[in-house]
Amino acid sequence: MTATGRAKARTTMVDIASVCGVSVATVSLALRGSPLVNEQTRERVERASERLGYVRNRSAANLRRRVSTSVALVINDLANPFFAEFAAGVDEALAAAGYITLLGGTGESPDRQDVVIRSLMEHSPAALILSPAEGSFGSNLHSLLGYLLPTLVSNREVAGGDWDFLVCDNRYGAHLATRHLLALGHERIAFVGGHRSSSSCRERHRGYMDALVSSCILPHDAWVMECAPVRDEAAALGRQLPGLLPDVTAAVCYNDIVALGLMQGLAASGVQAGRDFAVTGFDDIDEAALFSPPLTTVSAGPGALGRRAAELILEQIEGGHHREGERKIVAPVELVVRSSSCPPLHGASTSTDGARDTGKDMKAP
Amino acid sequence: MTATGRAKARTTMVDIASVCGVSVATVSLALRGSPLVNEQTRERVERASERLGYVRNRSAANLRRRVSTSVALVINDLANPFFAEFAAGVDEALAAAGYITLLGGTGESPDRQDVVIRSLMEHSPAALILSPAEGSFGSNLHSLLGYLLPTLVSNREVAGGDWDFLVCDNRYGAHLATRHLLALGHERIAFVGGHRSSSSCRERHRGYMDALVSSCILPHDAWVMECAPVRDEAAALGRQLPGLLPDVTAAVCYNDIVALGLMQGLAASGVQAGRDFAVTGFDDIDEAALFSPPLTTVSAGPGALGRRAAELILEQIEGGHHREGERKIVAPVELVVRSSSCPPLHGASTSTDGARDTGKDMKAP
DNA sequence: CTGAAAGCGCTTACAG
DNA sequence: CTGAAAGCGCTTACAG
Repeated sequence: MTATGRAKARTTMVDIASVCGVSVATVSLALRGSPLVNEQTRERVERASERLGYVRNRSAANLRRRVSTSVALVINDLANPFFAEFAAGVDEALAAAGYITLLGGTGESPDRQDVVIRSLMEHSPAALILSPAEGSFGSNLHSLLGYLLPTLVSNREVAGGDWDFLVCDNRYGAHLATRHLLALGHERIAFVGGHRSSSSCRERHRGYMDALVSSCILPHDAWVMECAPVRDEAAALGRQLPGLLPDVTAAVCYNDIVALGLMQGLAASGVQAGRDFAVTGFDDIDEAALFSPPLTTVSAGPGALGRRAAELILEQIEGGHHREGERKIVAPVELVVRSSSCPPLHGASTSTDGARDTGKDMKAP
Repeated sequence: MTATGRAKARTTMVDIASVCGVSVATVSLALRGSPLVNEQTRERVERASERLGYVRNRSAANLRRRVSTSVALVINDLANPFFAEFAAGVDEALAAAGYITLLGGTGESPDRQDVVIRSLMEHSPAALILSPAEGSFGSNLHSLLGYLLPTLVSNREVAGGDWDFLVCDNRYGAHLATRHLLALGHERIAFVGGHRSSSSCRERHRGYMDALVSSCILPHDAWVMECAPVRDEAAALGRQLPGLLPDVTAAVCYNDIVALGLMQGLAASGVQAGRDFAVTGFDDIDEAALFSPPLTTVSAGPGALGRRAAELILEQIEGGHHREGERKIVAPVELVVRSSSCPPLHGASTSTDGARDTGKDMKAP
């Protein structure tokens, strides 16, 4: 843990001032385009600045002005396409607003998250966007963050946290997916993957229940199969599923990773998703469209979600960060229909409540 | 383009000093654990610091010390899993060395890249790691960067650039992939995807040629099919390939994205990769293992490559950045054999020069 | 229109 | 062992 990046001697305003025979105050004013300074002086200064390859030192400027032009972005798992696209969206929107992104990856470790946040805080970000590591605790984070820093938690809830929280509409999304399967004639539908301890999983499970109940189907307890949202575990469930639940014909999965893993596992048991079995995902990661069969899924769009997160935090920064207590911002989701992963139940009607399958990907609200 | 993140009044050393009845100089010394300061004074200062929730202001400290503890990381496409994993690797290694990552995504646009680099430079990074947007020009970048900033270009060469350059061993990697197919009995092997304008593509193509020639196979010009390294275009080639090159039985692809797209396209033409046709990729993105069939590919490991990039740049920072002219650092690659995408040619021997297929993923040097 | 001075939060010789 | 002072590069009232 050393860090001694020695900065080279850069051109400063003093250099420009001495070259132009003016004061640094004038240089500063000229470079910001202040109307106070004489047109010709400004031009002289600008040319000298250009010629000397001057780069403004924002740290010094921000220190003096007592402002910050950076936002800390802490991401639990950058190798996961969902979070990577989310981060790209955040960065894009921040850059457009003139802010810079201070990145911190935590690799899903709450301990590393503490270290990373502590380190980022020392660089005086104007705000923090946190996609928390699994197992993060609010009390712990509070002691790091204090109440001064505008903070937005995204994607996952933090137990015991009271920060603004951005999530996509998990309940409604799962509802959409389940209704889609119901419309295809399926009635025995499993809910696969995720853990009860995860808030997003609970919400999605509720959406699934909502849809079944409103179709007068009594959900069977055994239809819910928990597992960590990683491929291998989902694949393991896929291998077991045909044996355990032979009459189930479809599955609403916690997310795309689980759905993809499940389909692999099913295949290993001789059940071909998209022909013998219907599967839906959640997130619409790039792999969802690419997989064979392409996966019908639910999404707010990770990139769009990231941009939204940045907008929310920018509002809070510009607005002076009045805490009015925790807010929950729900981003709308849509069903992304790729018929291949969801065959209709044999002999059933294929009407899918309005979502026609054009053979290409299509989105239904 | 506004950025006015107003910093809240944070605790400073002045606050601690006044609480403890000592000078700020003493507080500074105490907090850095200087042996000069009295044990009890140090403890008092530390307790006060803790109690007041003090967070060191690195910008101020770095300004005074004339050092930087950040590194700029400019990435052409964060939504692409390869670059996302690369970025995660960079961030991880930088964090371990006490540096922070200033992230800038360019979305593959040289114009945005200019803006992003300019913005990052103002935050005084100790160095720059650049995975350049396609179409970047050295001359252009030089005018932004000057010669002061330690810079490492990674993944793709910049035309007219003379910075240190990190790449995986493209030529040898393609050689490995091609030899693998040859060993499976294939002789008519296409090279699919990428553009001649890309240095990595040219290198991989050379490795492919090397292998063919050393097996005394005369490569046919028509076997080389160019396309942008995106799924759709590769899929389009896949649809055409069986018609255009009916006797070709295998393809070495520019990268995984191309390979996956190609396999989709082939499937649309009734050719099933892994049964009727053999395909190899390059990069080993996560999707490669997940795809059906799992893809045999070549990789230096995007995460490992990122960590290596960070190490190289850290050396340069700590070492005082003596430019000894451009260096090219070649990261070793290995063949990742997943038999499913590469069936042996009908009736051929299945010996794959030493790489046994255990049914699970395995790596051959 | 321009300059001298103070100050952002910190660190570092230099006295004591 | 501790403090007063100077200074990193910039901006901002305040005089002139």
